[in-house]
Amino acid sequence: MQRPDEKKRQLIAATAAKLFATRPFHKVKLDDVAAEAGVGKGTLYVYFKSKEDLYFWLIYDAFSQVIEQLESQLGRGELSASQTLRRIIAELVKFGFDNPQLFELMRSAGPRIKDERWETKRKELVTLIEKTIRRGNKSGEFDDPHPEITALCLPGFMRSVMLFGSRGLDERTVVVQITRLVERGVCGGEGSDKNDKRNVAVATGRNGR
Amino acid sequence: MQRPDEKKRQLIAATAAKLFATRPFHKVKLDDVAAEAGVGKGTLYVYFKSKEDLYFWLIYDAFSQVIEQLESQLGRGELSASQTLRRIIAELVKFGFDNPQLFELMRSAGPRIKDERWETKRKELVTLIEKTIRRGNKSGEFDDPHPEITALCLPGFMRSVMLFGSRGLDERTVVVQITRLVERGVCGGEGSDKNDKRNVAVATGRNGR
DNA sequence: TCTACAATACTGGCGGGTCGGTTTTGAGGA
DNA sequence: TCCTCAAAACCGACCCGCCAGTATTGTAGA
Repeated sequence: MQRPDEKKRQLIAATAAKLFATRPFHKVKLDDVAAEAGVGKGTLYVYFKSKEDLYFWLIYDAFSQVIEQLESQLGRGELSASQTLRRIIAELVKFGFDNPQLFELMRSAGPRIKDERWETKRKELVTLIEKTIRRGNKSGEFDDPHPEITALCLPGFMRSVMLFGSRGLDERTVVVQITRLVERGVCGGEGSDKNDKRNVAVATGRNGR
Repeated sequence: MQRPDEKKRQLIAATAAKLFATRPFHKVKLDDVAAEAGVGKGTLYVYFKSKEDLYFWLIYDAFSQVIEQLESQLGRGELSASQTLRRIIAELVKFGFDNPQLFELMRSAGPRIKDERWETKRKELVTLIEKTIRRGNKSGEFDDPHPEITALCLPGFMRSVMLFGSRGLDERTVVVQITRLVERGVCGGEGSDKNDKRNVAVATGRNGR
């Protein structure tokens, strides 16, 4: 009896990922995916139940991988919040560099392709970051008044750099810079809040549009 | 068909924006846009040459608006780099809050909807930020080794917050927090580079995947 | 009456999904 | 080791609904 071939599934997935990263969802033809992967169109439906299912699997898989990777890295020993945050950043950047098309891929389809499993995974990641910052706040390493916003921003960094950064950027540089941005934002100290508020008020206080 | 009614054009655009923000490009039917806008389908083609053209115009217009708004705000008087940066952030966040669907809208279609005009506008914005940081570096206000990366990240912040931030977030809070993140990242001072590099190395130096 | 536009009918092709025929695989018997 | 057979993968031509884009008609206002 012929068995489903995991290699083939991966081949199809990889091919689809490449195409979805190149053009928007609605311009990717399953005929093309099949042709490019060197399989029959019908075979696609052996491994995936629909075009959307295929696309979703791609993203979901990537997310699961990062999170799994992160958790295995962090769960190992007991790290300080600061060290943990650095690990997270390094790991995320590494993952991005290892999967350079991932962020293009995520742009292929738009909002609300149903399913919340995707959203769940995303939140998992953000929460992981947020908790780390909160831990740092408690331990005195950090003093971030809005861990939830900062946590939200970190993946945004990644995205920006991976999507729009010049090709010349190397991984180390990116890690250092993002670490710098986040860590300083997160730490307490200079740049008093009073000062912040005054200046921000100046910048904000204008006529509404 | 003769006199192009700008009001109607705006009406169509606004309606389309609403729909594109709700579901992916390929699930938005022009019949729906026409119906919802209360115009005939044919009329759409008076104002836009195709579905893609319509979508494209939406994004392009928004970008042009932000940039124009920014430049008018900044060109006025002579501001320090620091003040300028704060203005930029405040302005961007304001724009985001004024156009809450913008970021969802930008997700509707994916990469490479041809045309580079879009990309040009985006770069214009990033360059504006980058130049401000460089100016601050020169004047001694800032000391950012990678203005190009930081500049890239700022819009990424925006996106993250607008797309995924909880509804409860208010504009002021977001401005303050983003300002905090960026400004601290950008300033020189504590958190010596030596220290950074050592710790980052610790976080990075692991087995490759 | 004439203009402009909403409404709506129409068409063409495009692409997601299917289905029946074909090939591959591996288990079990000798 | 080899043969047999059935289950399931594989294929790709085809089907069919959908929708962008166009042409036609009806109507309200001037």
